[in-house]
Amino acid sequence: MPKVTQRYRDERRAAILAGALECFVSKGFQATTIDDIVKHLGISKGGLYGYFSSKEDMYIQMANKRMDEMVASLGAKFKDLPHAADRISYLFGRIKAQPLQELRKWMSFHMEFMLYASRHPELIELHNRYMDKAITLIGELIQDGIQSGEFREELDSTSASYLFWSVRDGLAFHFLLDGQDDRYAAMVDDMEDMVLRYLLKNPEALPKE
Amino acid sequence: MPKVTQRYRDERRAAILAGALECFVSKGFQATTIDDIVKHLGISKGGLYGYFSSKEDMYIQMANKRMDEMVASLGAKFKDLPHAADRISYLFGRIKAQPLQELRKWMSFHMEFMLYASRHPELIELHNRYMDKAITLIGELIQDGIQSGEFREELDSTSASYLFWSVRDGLAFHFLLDGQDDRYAAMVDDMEDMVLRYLLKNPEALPKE
Amino acid sequence: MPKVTQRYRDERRAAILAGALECFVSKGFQATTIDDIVKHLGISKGGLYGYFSSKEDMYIQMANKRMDEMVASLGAKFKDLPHAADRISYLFGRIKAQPLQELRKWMSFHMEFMLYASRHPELIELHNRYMDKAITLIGELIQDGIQSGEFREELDSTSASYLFWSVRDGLAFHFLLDGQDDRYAAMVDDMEDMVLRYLLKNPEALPKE
Amino acid sequence: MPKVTQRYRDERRAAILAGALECFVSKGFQATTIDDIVKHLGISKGGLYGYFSSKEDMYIQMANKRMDEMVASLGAKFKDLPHAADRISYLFGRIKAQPLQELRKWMSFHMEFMLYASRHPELIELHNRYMDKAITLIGELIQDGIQSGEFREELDSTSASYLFWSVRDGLAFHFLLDGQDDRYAAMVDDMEDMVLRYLLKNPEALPKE
DNA sequence: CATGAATGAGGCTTCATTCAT
DNA sequence: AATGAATGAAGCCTCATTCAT
Repeated sequence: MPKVTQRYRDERRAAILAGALECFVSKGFQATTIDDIVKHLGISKGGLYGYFSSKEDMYIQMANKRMDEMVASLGAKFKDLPHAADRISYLFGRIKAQPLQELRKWMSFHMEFMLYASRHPELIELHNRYMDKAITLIGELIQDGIQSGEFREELDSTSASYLFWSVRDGLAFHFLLDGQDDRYAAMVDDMEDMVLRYLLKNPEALPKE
Repeated sequence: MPKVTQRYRDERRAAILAGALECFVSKGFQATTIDDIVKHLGISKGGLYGYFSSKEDMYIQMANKRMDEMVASLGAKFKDLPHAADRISYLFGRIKAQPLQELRKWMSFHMEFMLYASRHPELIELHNRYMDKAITLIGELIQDGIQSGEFREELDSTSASYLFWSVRDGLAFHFLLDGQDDRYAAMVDDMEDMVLRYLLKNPEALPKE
Repeated sequence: MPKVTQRYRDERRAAILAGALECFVSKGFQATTIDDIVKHLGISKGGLYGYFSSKEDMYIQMANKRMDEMVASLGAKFKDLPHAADRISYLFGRIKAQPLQELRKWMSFHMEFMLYASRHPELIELHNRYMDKAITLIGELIQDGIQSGEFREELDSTSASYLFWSVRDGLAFHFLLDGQDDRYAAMVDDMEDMVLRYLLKNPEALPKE
Repeated sequence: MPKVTQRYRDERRAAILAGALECFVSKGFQATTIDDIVKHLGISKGGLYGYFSSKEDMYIQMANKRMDEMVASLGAKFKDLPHAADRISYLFGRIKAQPLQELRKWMSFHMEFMLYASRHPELIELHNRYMDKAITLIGELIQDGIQSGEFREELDSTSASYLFWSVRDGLAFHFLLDGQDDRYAAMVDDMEDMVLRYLLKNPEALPKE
């Protein structure tokens, strides 16, 4: 017997999700307790359970949302950048611009979710569905680059896209723990250099740094 | 059965570690309980604590051991491979040869350790100590390659080494959840290609696949 | 049954404290387990921890309460007794009136608390704060007695107050184990005699018993 | 089939007891673990259990021994002091001379044993047997003082002896936790003053401090 | 709907004691 | 006799979830 509008419920659910996300991101999923979340939001436990059936449920809805947003945001940006190489550079610029503290928090959220998903088969599919979107996004970018003659013809766009994400995640992964924050920007540059050497038809044209 | 030899203790400790690893690897560190471990090993809880001071201690000793072994094994192998490029190829061959199921287990262990460490500052140092060894190992390899004229002179060996590990972990990371196991070998080949293009002075010499 | 009044919580806390006290008093603090307490009260472990953060916390709140009550009760009574010597006599009367079985329980609780506190520095301050109240209470009584000419002028009121409490506790201490209950009343009388001889300006006026 | 002499066993037992006493005194009975004791002594757990049937057994034998020694030591000293008042002063001097840190340790050992005994009826008798010795020792002292005319004739020597011990223990008891170590000597003096005023026939002769 | 007190299974760790060597 | 590894019953505390108000 719902006595509130659907819209009210949706907004409330989104607000709870946002607050919980902050908790998960800063303390980790397992380490965050329901008490942490309700305290952070200033709501009651019962209230929370009115919107989510379990802690895990919150987690899944949250991961869903976050992945949607990431893909949407990149897709939108690419419309403004006609050249494939510029898009790649934009991606690395975006990576470089992210404060390391933020990156670490998101990285750990990301990792913990993958870990969690790896033990919950029903989540693997969910994850892969989103991964596909990300692969496709970059895959199309590379395909464009090949067609425009910027990138090497031998490239398999899907593989290369996969490689791109791996490289990006691998770097973030290492900086999760590494304290050498001052090297981060240079590492991203080197990584961009490596990726472009792999993609470009004429890597000799790259600046020698 | 006291007054045992040091060797007995060492073996026992290793056996416990091995059993615990199986548990950690199949359920995850946080999800594995002490009860799980002792039941799996058929020993008593008190017995376990005679060898390890805490669950975390087991984790640390395990990570220590694994990293030691990895560095030692690679170091030994490199003695038989004079050329830097061959060593790189050997590394990728090794990566490719690893059964994905195994890789996933190790990866999840590795990830969970990093995640866990990222919330426990005292562990970061431990991790970095081992990471340094790994970075140095590959860094020297690259340095050798530069001196022998195989690799580009502009390379910073440390950065490049860092990049290598990031790339490797990034790939493993993605295959943690991805079900496209049949693409794994090809992906490793592409990754090798990318890395060699970045390192080699004359990447044109690379086979076009 | 949430959203209860503050009064409900206060009463519940008091009830738990009372039940726990019964356990502590009959088995001792360290020997009493949380299970003992919750079984005795018929509540759940989690419920208990909703009111107290630890077993030690229960102990502290209990000691706080008891000391508060004692000081308040004495303070109130003293208003009715203008003469310092009468107040001293009232104190001893109160001591004498206490059933030995009760005294023993309280004494063991008191002793175990001090023992426990002596190994936990953060508790010493708590204890001293309350001890100060007790010392001040009797110290003022003695000061009054000096000013009214009842007590000797050379007395240091604080020292004398300290002495009073020591003497009282020392006696209780001995009767903790001693089985000679029939001598208790006479011992308290002797003790009163001793204390008054020490305090009074004209102890010759004391009845020879 | 004992293969060692009885004397060897006795000495070893005494040595273990001495080491265990140090542990009990510095950490308390309950807080001291068998591991603490064997580590402190450099012996094995099995070795310890060859001499004592349990931790409690050690405790009892130890308390026995300590009480014997205390009574014996006072008895011996009194032979050198003919005057009753001097003996009392000697007692207080001894109390005053004891470093507070030492006193605290012994006091907590003493208290913990009493507490422990109060829950173990078979130990109460043991304790009382020793208490009797202590009461008798001081009781005779007071009796001597009465007969020599130093002390008041109305005194009941047993009660007064009891009072003496109560007073001494009460003071030690309070200093167990109190941090005002600088007041200790003065407090002992005041206590001596109080006790002598109670005992002496002519307390006016006491120095006014 | 919202509240938050209550539940209780389950986690980690300790430690007196035993017993094979 | 001496050793110390092994045992396992407790102990304290946490926390996702429920449900009466």
